[in-house]
Amino acid sequence: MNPKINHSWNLTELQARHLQQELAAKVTREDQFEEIQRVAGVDVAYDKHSDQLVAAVVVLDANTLEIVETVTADDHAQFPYIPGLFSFRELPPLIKAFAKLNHSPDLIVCDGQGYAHPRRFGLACHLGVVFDIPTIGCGKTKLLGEYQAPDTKRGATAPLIDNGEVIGNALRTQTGINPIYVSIGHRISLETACKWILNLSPKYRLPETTRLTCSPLSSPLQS
DNA sequence: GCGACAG
DNA sequence: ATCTTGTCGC
Repeated sequence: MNPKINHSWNLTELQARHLQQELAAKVTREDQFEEIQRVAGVDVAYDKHSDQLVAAVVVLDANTLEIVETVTADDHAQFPYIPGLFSFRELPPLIKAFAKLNHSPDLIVCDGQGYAHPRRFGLACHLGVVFDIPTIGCGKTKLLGEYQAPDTKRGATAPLIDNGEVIGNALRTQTGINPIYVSIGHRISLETACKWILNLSPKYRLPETTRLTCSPLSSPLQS
């Protein structure tokens, strides 16, 4: 699975901001997809001492939530972490991981904001536009926007507002737990995005004893 | 100028 | 993101 749009990632901060403004015009904020058979979750881990990144993509069967395929890819960070320019740091390794994938997902859940971004083009939008696939932005903390605390029950939402515009939703995936920030990535409405996050969040649970481990980039513990 | 600031 | 210590709730 490879990008439909291939642009340079070797950009200056200013060029990156301009590219975001250009690509933001390609974002579709309505539901635009057929049946969702496979859903992918993506994440990137860091090694702050070696400046290495490891991207992971896990594809699940949308109905049973069984794991269909898992791929990882490591890469050298070539763009600093700058709030608002997050995708220029994390997308290169993620694209490398997607290139290894044999089962293309019909929807991707991202670990970063989508439309809830200063230029309305967070990582989820960038990934969605580049692959032209439905994506959902999902953040543990917000980049910007104000909101009233939603009811404490699972499923409760409150609009996240910036400059008078609803840019996403604060959504509680568990009763009594802090909300996460859901926003449109590409080709999906905010309402549908929240339904998917709710549908996925309570059902997929790792066994209590499971501990996720990552094969070390260099093997300090084995030397 | 000061504070905020996805991961 | 990663790291670490202290605290609260079931």
